[in-house]
Amino acid sequence: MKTTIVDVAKKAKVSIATVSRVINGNYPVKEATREKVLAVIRSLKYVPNMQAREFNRQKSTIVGVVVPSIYNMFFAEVMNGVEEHFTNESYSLMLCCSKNDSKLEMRCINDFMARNVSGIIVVSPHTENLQNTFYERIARQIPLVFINSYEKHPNISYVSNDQDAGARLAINYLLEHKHRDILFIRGEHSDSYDIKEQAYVDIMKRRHYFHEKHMINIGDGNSNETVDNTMQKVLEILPSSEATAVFACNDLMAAGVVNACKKLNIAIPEELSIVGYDNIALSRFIEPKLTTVEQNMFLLGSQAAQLLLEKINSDNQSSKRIMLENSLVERESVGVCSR
Amino acid sequence: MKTTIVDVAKKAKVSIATVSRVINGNYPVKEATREKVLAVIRSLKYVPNMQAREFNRQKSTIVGVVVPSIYNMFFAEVMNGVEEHFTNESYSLMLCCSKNDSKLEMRCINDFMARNVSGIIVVSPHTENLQNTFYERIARQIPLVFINSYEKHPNISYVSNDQDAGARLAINYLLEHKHRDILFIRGEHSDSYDIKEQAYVDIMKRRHYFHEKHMINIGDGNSNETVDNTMQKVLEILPSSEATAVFACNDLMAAGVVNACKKLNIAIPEELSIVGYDNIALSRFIEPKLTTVEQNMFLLGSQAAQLLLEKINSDNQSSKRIMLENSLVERESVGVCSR
DNA sequence: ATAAAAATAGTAAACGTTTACTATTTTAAA
DNA sequence: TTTAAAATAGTAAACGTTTACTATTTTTAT
Repeated sequence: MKTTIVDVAKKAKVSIATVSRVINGNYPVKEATREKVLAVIRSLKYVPNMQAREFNRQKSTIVGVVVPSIYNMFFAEVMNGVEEHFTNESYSLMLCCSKNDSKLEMRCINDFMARNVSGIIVVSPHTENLQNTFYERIARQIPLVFINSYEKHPNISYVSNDQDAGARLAINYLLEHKHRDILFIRGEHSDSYDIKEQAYVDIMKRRHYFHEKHMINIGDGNSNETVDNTMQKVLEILPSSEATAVFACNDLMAAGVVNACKKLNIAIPEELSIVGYDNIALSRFIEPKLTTVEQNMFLLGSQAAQLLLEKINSDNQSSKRIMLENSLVERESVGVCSR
Repeated sequence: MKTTIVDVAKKAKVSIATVSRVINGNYPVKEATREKVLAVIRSLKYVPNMQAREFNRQKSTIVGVVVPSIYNMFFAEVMNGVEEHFTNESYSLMLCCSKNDSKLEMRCINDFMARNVSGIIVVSPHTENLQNTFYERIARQIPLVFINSYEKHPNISYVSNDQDAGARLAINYLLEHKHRDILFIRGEHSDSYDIKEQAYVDIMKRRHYFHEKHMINIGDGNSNETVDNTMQKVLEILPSSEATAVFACNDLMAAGVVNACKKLNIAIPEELSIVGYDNIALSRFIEPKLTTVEQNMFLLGSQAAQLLLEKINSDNQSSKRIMLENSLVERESVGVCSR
């Protein structure tokens, strides 16, 4: 059997309380005793049982993170930011992938709750779970912060990039390049898509450039198929479309559009301009290099981690919001409209 | 306070043992009682406390996964495979990123141990930790499986792609294209690099093509800098090198070489041929499209998960090895040597 | 109707810690 | 010295489950 605190206490001829105090250092112990205990701990290679410890303390040093997909590099970069912070603070990360499925997302969260995690970060929560009080109930019980979802629930903290501004940046850029017929490509079940769509519709309607048929939804599905799904969809639509530009809600979709163009022998940007969103590493490798809206993914993650940490360490559970600026990175996929 | 099994027992006027039995269904309970208890559970919104439960059972339904980096899509794809399996089996995944740091890797593992995880998967374990008995000690205590590390410890299970064969595939392919001066590019602290290097050295020496100066090590460092680090290094070396081809140990490094070539105005594959390793999604987007050794990353992950699951569910702790075949995917980055 | 067997339910210990409370030892003050 | 105060150590309860063991009830066989 594994050595426990009892074994240590016995061998050191002290009470288990004393051993516990030596380990935790939260109560004075005479130096001589301390050293004796420490020696026994070393000799027995004793390691405190985290499970027992956290069970007793009625909390855990685990932080739960839910992402819709592990496949889109966007989430990896965000995780990178989250990770850094918590490893330093000696929390462990529990990662759960919702695959864009609201039920699975709830399951993850409930699982985290049952485990008494100290806090939860949800990246791009599923719209269905945002529409009811599910997350409000969670937020009342435990520190919770959203990444890239905002305004749905006033009392839930978030850090988000300003997706409305970002979308406008992209669309206006296309407009400045004289494009009028701009395809809008989105997926399912994410706030991010809704916000961008709203911005798109708003701008286009205001200028009377809006056409229902320009709105393309590639549906959901595992995001490791995003590129191909988008390509398929675009392959159907593009030949009969008078669009001269595309705004894709993320770079993976933009990549799909690029691939479709290559199949159809459509020149980018001469015949079709494309702007993406996220600026994942991939976008620099796409040929032509993708013009895209950059969001600082690492910062998104690390700010969220910091926010959560603050919440965990204080009892003031008022909600905080952090909105990150984003910028357009101009590369090669946009040209002036030739029509 | 949260409702506990005691609250349920009280309200249902039964003992906590009965409630426990209803929850676990591992002992007969009269239907009427069962329903009464279930009703109370629902009315109280009782959720069993996982911490208490797993603490009592002296195990957890957590599986720990260590990866060197979350940034290289290779690991994301592997995780995808791992993930699928465990979510179905209702295990939770604890993810830890070692950043190629042996100390950090040990810390992760020890943390997992203290948490009584049911098993551990280590993707590309750090060579330093492989050189001593650290992992053997772990494997004796808990189900452990390596991904992409093999032969170091005969009694540790692994699933790996055949990196020796893979490397030979790549190098021989280059040789068939008449290349003699082949740069070998690797990073630090991974078995995978060592194995590939060995294959490279073996083949090249046998043919008397071997030159020490063709061996390039880009050092370690966070792998989100792999591309740029490689580019820097290659930028220094390439101008004064007579190499006509490059074998890079992974696609990220290959991407770095491609970027360097673009800066130096070296045509691929006319002036320099490149073959990578992994076949991550990125490699299809690199221009020219990268010729690379494909390993089935998803399978790597899911097989490892399956192996671990078997180990967890049986007491036979004998080690199993699974070696996955890989193949060369020919794209556009290799041409016949013109010199 | 009774005894034995089977089915169901309850009691209490155990899992490995932390910590409030109490007891003892040491130090300081008188 | 003696006594009070401070420092240190010990005792035992608590955290929320599971489960071996025991007790009770129900069923079956006679």
